[in-house]
Amino acid sequence: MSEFTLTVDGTPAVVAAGTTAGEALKAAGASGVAVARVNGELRDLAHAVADGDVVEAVPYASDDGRAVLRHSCAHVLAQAVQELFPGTLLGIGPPIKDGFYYDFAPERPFTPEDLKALEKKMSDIIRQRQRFSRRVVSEAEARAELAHEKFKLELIGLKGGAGDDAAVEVGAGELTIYDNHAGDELKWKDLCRGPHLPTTRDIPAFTLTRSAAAYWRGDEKNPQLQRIYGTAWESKDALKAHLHMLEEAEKRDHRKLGAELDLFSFPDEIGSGLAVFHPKGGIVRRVMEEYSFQRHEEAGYSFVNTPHITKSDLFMTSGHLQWFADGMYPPMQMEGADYYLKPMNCPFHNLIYRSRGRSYRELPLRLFEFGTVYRFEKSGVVHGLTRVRGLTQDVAHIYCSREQMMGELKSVLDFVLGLLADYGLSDFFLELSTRDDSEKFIGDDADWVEATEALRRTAEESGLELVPDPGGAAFYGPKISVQARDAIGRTWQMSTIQVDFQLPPRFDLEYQAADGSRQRPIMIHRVLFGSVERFFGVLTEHYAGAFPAWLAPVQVVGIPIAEEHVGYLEDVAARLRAAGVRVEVDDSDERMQKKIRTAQKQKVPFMLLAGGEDVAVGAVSFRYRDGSQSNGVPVD
RNA sequence: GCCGCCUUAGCUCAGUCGGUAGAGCGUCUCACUCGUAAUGAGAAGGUCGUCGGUUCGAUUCCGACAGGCGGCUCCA
Repeated sequence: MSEFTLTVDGTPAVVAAGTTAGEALKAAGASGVAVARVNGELRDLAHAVADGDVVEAVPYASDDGRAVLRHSCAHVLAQAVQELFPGTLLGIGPPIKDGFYYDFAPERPFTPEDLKALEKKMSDIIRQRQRFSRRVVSEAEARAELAHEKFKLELIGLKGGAGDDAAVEVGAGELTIYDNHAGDELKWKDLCRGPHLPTTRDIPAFTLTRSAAAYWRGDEKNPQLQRIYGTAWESKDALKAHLHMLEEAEKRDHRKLGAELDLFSFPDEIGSGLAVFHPKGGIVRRVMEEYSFQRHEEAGYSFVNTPHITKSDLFMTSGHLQWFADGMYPPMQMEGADYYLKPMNCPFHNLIYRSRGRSYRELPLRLFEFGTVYRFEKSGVVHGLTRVRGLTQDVAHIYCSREQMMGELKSVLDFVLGLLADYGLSDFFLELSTRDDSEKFIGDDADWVEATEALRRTAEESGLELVPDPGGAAFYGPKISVQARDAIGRTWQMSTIQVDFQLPPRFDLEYQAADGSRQRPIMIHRVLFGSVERFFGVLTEHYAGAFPAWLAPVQVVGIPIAEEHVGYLEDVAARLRAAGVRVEVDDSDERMQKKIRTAQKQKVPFMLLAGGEDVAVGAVSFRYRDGSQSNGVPVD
């Protein structure tokens, strides 16, 4: 056959036999193409098409296009490393969100100077316009060619499909090696399933970002390799925009803002991961909690309080001691008993439920507490307020009948989404964490299926995007987690909702049904912020330290007012003055601005109240270390 | 916990090839009333993370510990 009939970007086309996907797309007028999708599979542009193929252009500026670009850039990095540091063994080098990495086993860890030198070498390789060419090999050939690369050999053994990042090297299909040619000269090769850009010159913009250690294939029992991270983009502008976003994120870092705005600190004397909130941070925190309390009260929750320590029996019953002893502070012995700091609140609430006989008339019973727990997080994982050793969960446990479960799940999800939106986070997606076949999960399959399906239905009915998370469930049940995007598009895990069929029987929880029979309640676990501390950090980053007026410290309050509220405001002003806050009432914009400047300069707690349609603006000088400054707080 | 890096004035950092230290910003004082954060002059402020070792002598070398940063692993 001398001609093939294709569908190219949705349009029928006839091409000569032997035409490549790239040529077909070019003939169809496509530009900015990184790679082709042929019959649904990503292929090199050099892939020869066959009769009847459906060929689509995948532009650089797409998720798939960037992934291929980054993967190709990872190859260039690996080649540069092996040229600059001969003998360095290769691990894997996949694209990741916003970039790529490549793992190596070098003689010594990489230094920042090494990264500079590697960037230069990579630029050389890119300028050489080396072709990426795909070559199918047998397993024996691959083993012979890569005999010195022990990690690659291990990957070849995974042929048939590696489940992790290693899938970029060996897929489920045939084994392939990508050769890099400059002219006729073979420069480098790597075991890889591809696809790749046509040549190294097709990498428009890249940079290396950092190096760090990583366990081979992500298992801490394996040796550590040295990983180099980098990023690559479809244009210099896109790279610049990305680097700008990273700078923006750095400016918003709650650890930095927390110190600069005098919100909280982590005194060495107390220990890693244990925060103290200062007066200004205390105000924000109190307002956060008060608003949550108010909304919970309106939504029919009962407030409870439970102690911070308990005898070991409680966590034996719950199972936490078996699963999480490593993560708990060691026990204190008193009068022959072992007392533990609580790492979880659930078992305490179960005891409240069990404190007397329960009737179906009481269900659903919704218990809520800001419960402070302590977890011995490993020293390398504590991170600002987002991963701490002492944290306050805003945790609710809902005890209900099977019939009530769906209704409760729906209302709980609506409740948390609405409340998070009130705090300013309103761009969500959901994650459904389910069990896999590992040993860490307890309970009957049937219970898990029922719980998982209930959560899945709830999530689907919300209409939000739902991302699966196999194996991510808690040991006692599956969960939905609410992921919220912040002001610069980063996602944070906020609320979680779990359905639990396991703890009620462990604690022998019951209620008497209408027909007089004894029934097990279903337990729904829910945290809203995750922890108050973490949410505090997230909001600090979301607002870049410029909290909205209703959450802000008195030093930065601002209140929109109308004419008829003047009397009320004079009362407020009087109380603020009594509290030592300087307050001036003024309705002239020019003078207001001047006073704000003065307040900033003097760092005086300051508040201006304006009449009419005007807005009161508080002022404090937020100065960043790089010299930039945010002037007071914008108030709607 | 693992790998690497780091810990010097309130902040950001320089420095001492071992003889107890500097800058900028900030703070305070005085002058100016002017500057759309950043006017001039002056001053205060550090037992160089902690403990131990080597040394005549350590902030500088070595070790341990604590704390921090970037990752990995983990995250009920």
